[in-house]
Amino acid sequence: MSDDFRPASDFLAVLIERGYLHQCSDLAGLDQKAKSGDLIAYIGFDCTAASLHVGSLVQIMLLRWLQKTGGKPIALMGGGTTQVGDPSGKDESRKLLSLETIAANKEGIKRVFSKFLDFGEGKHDAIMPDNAQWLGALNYIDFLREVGRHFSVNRMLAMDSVKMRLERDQELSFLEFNYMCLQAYDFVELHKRHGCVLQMGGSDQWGNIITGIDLGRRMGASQLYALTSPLLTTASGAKMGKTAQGAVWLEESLLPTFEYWQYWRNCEDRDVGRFLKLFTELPLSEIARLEALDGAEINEAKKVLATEATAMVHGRAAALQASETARQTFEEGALAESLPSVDIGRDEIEAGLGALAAFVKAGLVTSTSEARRQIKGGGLKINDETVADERAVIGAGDVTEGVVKLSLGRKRHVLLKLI
RNA sequence: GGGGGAGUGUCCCGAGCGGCAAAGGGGGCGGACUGUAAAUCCGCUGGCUACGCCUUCGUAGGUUCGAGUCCUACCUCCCCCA
Repeated sequence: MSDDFRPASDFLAVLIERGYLHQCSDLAGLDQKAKSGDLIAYIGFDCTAASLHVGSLVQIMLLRWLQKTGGKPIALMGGGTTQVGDPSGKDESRKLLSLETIAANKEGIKRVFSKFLDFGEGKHDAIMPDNAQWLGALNYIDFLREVGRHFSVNRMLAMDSVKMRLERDQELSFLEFNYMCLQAYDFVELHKRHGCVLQMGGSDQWGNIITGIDLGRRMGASQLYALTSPLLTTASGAKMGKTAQGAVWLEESLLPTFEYWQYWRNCEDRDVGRFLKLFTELPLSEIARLEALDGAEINEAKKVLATEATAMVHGRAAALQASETARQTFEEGALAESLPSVDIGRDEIEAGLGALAAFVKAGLVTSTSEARRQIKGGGLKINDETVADERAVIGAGDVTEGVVKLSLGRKRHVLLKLI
């Protein structure tokens, strides 16, 4: 990647400045295209889950920036490819998803996208086609005649992703091998249907995207482009978007706003600057100021990161409330009303609810055994009092203003709300 | 088709003379220290109606007082020969 490349287009300028760019097939060519104002680009998303999580956020932001800088984003749903199963799932038995599930997942994903992109019929409006539209109608013989003959197995075998698998004697199924072809075909199809000339994706998608460009050339499409974003990990090497509790979902019903805010608030010092650039839209000058903060001061930057990132997904009002909840909880040690909560019957408390059961009910631990262990380790608190005895019982006397506060460690709190 | 090897705690990697809830890592969680950070140190890391009971070592049987460990068949993966 030439570091001295000076983009003329806003799109590439933003991508480069903010750290979204890993590789591009033709920076100068793409720059021109972007500058002309009618850049149409796509990223593919499979429909294997009911929503999207932070792991996809960089891709989502790429499309968002594309739209903000005058391009037209296409979020391609892999409704067709999802029907076949996840190819790279080396462990998980690839469960075949029913069409209803896929359709439901698509809806969930669309809900997420609607927060980041403007959809519609206009020139710069985002669209969300589904590759089931064309893959489903595909006939094997026709596909081989018209598309298959353009693929060079020699070339595909030489691709890093494939070569690695072969060298390591790892299974590479025919299906998986074909995924590349389908993905390449998607690209060409999107070019035909919508004039799409750029496919973006994570750096692991590079080979697949290039294969699409290649296919496009052989099938007479105009010049297509590839652009990838770096594969993100935290400063200590963990994958983005996964925590022990599960994925960091971009949907309130799957992950409460407060916890989403907390996810960003708890990032490592070394990640703050990078994340501010990637996951907020603050001006770079402001980010530069924030990331220059030293020592404990950096916490201010983390709060800004958390609030800005949360505002984009859940709205500013909810983000500010999460921020306020965190302030009350951590800085004042007060009982914040808006912590995540679990309803519980009044009679249950009045009869005396065992602490073990209560923590399981709150979802802070997964079993009573774990609750016992946590109590031994001093990790559980009721109303900020460490639970010393596993036989402790929560009674009416523990209720303040209709709630009992349960905590696991210093950071995870859940309110039992009496109903 | 013939010969050889492997599948272990449902996060991963990996030890395991017939007495095993099963060594050791990594990861994760909790505690201490901090700044809701990192690093470091300590503890925990099958379940339950819990001084006891139940379920775990690819699957199904068998031998044995007792099986992850021995035998048989099957499944899956790898290597060598054809």
